[in-house]
Order: sequence, then structure tokens, then C-alpha cells
Amino acid sequence: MMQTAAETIAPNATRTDTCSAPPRRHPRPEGQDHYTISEVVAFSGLTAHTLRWYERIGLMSHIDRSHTGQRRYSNRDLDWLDLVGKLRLTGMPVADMVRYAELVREGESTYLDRRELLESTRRDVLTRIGELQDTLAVLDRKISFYGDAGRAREGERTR
Amino acid sequence: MMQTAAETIAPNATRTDTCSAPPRRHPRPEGQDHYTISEVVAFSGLTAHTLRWYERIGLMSHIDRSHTGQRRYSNRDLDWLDLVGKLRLTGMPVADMVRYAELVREGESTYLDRRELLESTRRDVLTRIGELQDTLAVLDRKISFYGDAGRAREGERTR
DNA sequence: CGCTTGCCTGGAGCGCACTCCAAGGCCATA
DNA sequence: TATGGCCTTGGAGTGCGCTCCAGGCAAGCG
Repeated sequence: MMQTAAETIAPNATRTDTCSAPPRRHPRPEGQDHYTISEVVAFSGLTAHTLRWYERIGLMSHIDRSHTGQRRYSNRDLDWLDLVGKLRLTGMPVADMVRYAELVREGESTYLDRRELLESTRRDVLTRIGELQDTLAVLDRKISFYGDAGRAREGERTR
Repeated sequence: MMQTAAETIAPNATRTDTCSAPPRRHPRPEGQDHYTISEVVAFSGLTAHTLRWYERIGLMSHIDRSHTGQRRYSNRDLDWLDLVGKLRLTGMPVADMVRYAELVREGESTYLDRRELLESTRRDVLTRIGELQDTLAVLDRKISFYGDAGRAREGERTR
């Protein structure tokens, strides 16, 4: 099964296999649950190419189709895309995300594996934040050096 | 001119065009200032291929050579590699780092451009840290979900 | 002397994550 | 009927950041 937004959208829905993101940056305008690919492009910032590619490689499970064969994304699909976007920001390889997607599709028996994967990702994220903070310190030192030096020779520069 | 470690290595050196990193993770063992490429590989974690490639694309200025034509890296070169490593962690494209390297080579007249580049990088880093912290929050929520759910069905799983 | 080790070069190749192409279906509006 | 817009597909192409290859040189050692 897939992650859902059931708990935030329909509080009375079954929340057996649920853990989703309450706040949304691009709020989904309508109460509808069927979005065309171009709507999803607008919400997600991904291209239609990428969305279809995600589906081909198994990063998204099969998307509903209209009677003419066009994709109709659900809110659940958008939630999943949110998660994928977050994981992408961590630098997680797409192959690992596909692995996680497979675990989700395999059902409840993979809870422990999923958790381990997420915890390992969490450690990576903490490491990366630390590295970025180190980098920030270096940047600040250099910026203040150039700031001082720049001010010292401002006249020369602006002449 | 290049960034130097003058202020930390020789406090009495000219510090006209200097702003470098005091602390080092892989302290350079000897007081020497001439390292072979394989030593630099050991210090930096980069491959020799990558080091030569960095030089080819202008990310490092010309490296000293021994009488037989082999590269001899200086402490200054290692400092520069440290910075490059940090900038790489921010996701800065190599082309932008090359641009910065060119500014450094062009001399003091580029102080302002360098500072602008660093400040823009700094903003990027802050953004990325924020994104990672958002992601961390999502991960924590999911982990605790799987933690609870996992504990609830531990017996089932371990049977 | 031969052999190994370490380094040199220009250029080709690779893996990842997209990104695009060509050809075509369906439907609405003019 | 035709024109445009939006969507479909499999497969090919792209850009980035390396990564490796073939062939060769110089030094050190038994």
C-alpha cells in the first residue's frame, strides 16, 4: 500500500498504513482528487517527462487513467511526490527511493525495513547539515575578509 | 593570486590577499610544502584522475612540477582543495567554482565580485540547510510512525 | 639488466537524472 | 473539416562530474 494523507484530509479514514505530511506549500486548489499531468507539473515543479519517467522506473506506482488513457493523479500521488522531493533534496539516489517505494508496495511486513532506511537517511541528513554549517562558517570568514578588504579599497574600485 | 594559509602557518607573512581555513581534518603530516599527487589523494579523498582533471579545467591553477615533470602540490594548493571540497558540498556547479578560481587569479580587483559570489553561495547554503531541516522533520514523523507501528506488530514480525 | 612502481598525457567512456523526439490519439472550437 | 491543444508511447540524447584507458617516461632495486 501507499502512504496517504488520510489523516489530514479525512480524519475518519482508516489510518492503518498512514504517515503523511500535513502542511503543503502549493495547496491543492480544488477538493478534487484527479489531476492532469500538467496540473501536477504546476504543483510539483517537475516536468511531465520526469513524472512519466518516475512512473516507468517504479518510483511511483501505477497512476489512474481517464477513459482516454490520460493520467489522473490523486492527492495520495501528490503526497508521495512531496516525499520524493524531500528525499531528493537529501541527495538520496533515485534507486534508493525506488527501493523504498517497493517496500511500501510490499505492504505492512516491510515496516522495519522502511524504518531502517529512513533512519539511515536521517543520519545522512544530519551529516549533511553539519557539513553545510561548516561550509557556512568558512563562507562567513571569507565574506568578512572580502568585506573588510573591499571597503578598504572602495575608492580605487569605483573610480 | 591565490588564497593562502599564510596567517596560520607563518603569522609574519604578508596577509594582503589572504583568507584561509585554520582547522584541518587531515592534518598535513610534515612541515614540507611539496606533496606528490598520491599524498594529496590520501589527504583529500579525491582520486588522482580528479585532481588532474581539476587542473585541466582551470579549477586549480598550475601546480608546481618536479624536475621530472611530476606534480608537487603546496600547502596553498591543499587549502584551495579544502575550499573546493566545501563548495562542492553546497552543490555549487564546478563551472561556478572555476569562475571563482578565475576571479582569484585575476587579482585584487575582483574582491567585490568574489564577495558577491560568496554571498550568493551563502544564501544558497542557508536555503539548503532549511530544506534539509524540513526534510528532517518529515523523516522524524515517519520514523516515529513506523516505530510505533513496528513495535505494535513486533511479535508478528519476529515469529 | 630487467622489473616494478609511480607518474605523465590526451581522449574516450560511464552513471546518473533527467530531457527530448517523433509519431500519433482524442477532443473542442471555428 | 481543420486547427490547436493536451496527452500518449518507446527510445534516443544531453549535461555533469568524474573515471578510466593506452601508451609512455623516470627512478629505484635485486
